Amino acid sequence: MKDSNSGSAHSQGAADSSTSSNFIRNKIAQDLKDNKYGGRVHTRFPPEPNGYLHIGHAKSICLNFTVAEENSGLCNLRFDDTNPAKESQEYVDAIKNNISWLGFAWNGEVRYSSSYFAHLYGFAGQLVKSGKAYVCDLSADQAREFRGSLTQPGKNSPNRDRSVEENLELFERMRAGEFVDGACSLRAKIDMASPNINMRDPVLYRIRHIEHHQTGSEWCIYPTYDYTHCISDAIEGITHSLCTLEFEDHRPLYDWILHNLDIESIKAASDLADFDGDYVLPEQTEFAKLKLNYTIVGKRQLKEMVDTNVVDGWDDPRMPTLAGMRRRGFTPASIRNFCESVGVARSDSVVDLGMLDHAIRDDLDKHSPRAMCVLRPLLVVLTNLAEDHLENLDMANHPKNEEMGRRSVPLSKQIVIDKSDFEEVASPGFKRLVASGEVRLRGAYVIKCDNVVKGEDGEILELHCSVDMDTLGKKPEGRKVKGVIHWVSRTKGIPLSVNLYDRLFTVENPESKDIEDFRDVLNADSLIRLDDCMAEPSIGNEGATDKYQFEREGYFCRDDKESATGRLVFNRTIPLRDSW
RNA sequence: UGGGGUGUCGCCAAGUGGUAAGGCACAAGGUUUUGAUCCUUGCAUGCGUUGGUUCGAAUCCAGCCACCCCAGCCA
Repeated sequence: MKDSNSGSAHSQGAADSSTSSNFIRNKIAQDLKDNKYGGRVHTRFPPEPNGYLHIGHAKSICLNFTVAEENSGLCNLRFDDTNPAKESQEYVDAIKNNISWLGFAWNGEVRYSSSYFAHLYGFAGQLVKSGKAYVCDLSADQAREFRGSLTQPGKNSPNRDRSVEENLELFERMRAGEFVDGACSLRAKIDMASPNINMRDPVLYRIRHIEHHQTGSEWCIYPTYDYTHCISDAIEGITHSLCTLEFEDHRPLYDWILHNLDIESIKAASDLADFDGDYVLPEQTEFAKLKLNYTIVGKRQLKEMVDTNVVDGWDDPRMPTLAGMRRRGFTPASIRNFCESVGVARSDSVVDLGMLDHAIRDDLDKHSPRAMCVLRPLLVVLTNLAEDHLENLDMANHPKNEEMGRRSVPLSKQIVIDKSDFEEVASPGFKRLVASGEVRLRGAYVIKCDNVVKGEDGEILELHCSVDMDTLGKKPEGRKVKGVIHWVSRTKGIPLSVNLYDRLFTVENPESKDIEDFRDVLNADSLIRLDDCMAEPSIGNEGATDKYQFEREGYFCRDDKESATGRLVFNRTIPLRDSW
């Protein structure tokens, strides 16, 4: 995939939900009204390439891209790659792929914080020269002790008052590779007694003799997040730097760094160097992360689930990763609609999984063609049909959208129905097939169960039913048949396997501290594999889509990865709502 | 217990002094050859709590309570 992704900003998968007011939209509207940034709105999505994107990231992606789009603004994709020890190109590629899949187009080329390393180094020199930064020899452990605690102020580093000249020389030597990892660091000189621990002389640069996935071995010192993020935003001409709540305490540092640098030199280094209007520094605004009940979105735990084979990789359909959800059958529109419906606010909240369920059902109901697939087959012999009976029944692909066309479904003497659609003696409220009872075969005839054939152990082997030939497309005479069941021709149907997925955890909050190990609360039935399923032949047609509503069962999606082995495999994205 | 935040229906969430939007869930009806979809109706005399200001407060003020985040040379 090329980095340039400058197609239409409104590409496939665009959401169609209505928008609602939130504090970020309001703030942007106000800033526009005040002409704060000369009419510009420029956001960015800044992932660290140290893992796969998940549903929580989707909220941030949707927010940043849509808020820019709504205001004729721009949104950059910037990899915040300042910690090469944890990052890799694999993640960079996966992230780009996921964002494009969601249907968003970032502004221009993909950005990397690492491509600003030279500027960052130069600005650090500026801070050293103005006495705002110094090289500190304290080890990480010592620095922690000097930092104080939440209730106790910190102590100044013994190196805090080094001369500018000495700091300059030391910093250059750090960059030149003269010191081992951790020997010293560059720190901002702010206030060791600040009640905000982030302001107690935070580290700006640390020594790491390690290869970087973008810059190779060019650098052996790497800037920290706090130092890098604000300057990267400023360089890219970002106006609204949106991030999550835990960075709230970092905002004073974000502002401190930018305000202690020469603004003209920032502008000169930025994409706005030739911009006529006033150059205005970016501002950080925080919003609450997305949390979902019954799911884990912690990167560390997600990685552990992959590494310990609790799931089958980052794209396991049970994973809340975008890669997993895609394979599960989620559509970009459903995820966008979900993010919009969840809203953006500052209060910690846990969204009910039911909202996600609704979003995917809503989209799939409108856009999926219908088909019939029997998950747990029970043979039914239609006794009054000829041995070679073959009738092609015409059925609509969608009950309320005729533009989706029609298809032909073969009916033969032997068909299969789902085991759960037959009960020898009906339980209360049961309205499907029972012994001596009648039921409608969807899109076909009404049949009557005349005989139940059982094996020696009483197991039901097959049903013998007679067809009322006068019921195709019309109601039976003189009686009411309320049940309708799906079916598949046993001779013409396509055998396939199906994966039935359910939530991975049995408790609402698997990330709770009360739970020592998430393995203790795993749902043993999160995956049920069925290997004897049979679907109507149309799903194997040339040009057939990969997503269907298997009538009366749910929404399913062909798993191309598994189907590649030869046997067709479908994943159940989500079952139909069942009010029974 | 220092600092920063947040508290509006079971779950999200609008609302920024004029008398509580919307969505999800749920419940009850209606349509239906998917127990689906769709439609209709219901669902906070109440906005963490206690006081105060005001003709009028979820909105302003004060106190209290609960919960979340921060002591990486992670982001």
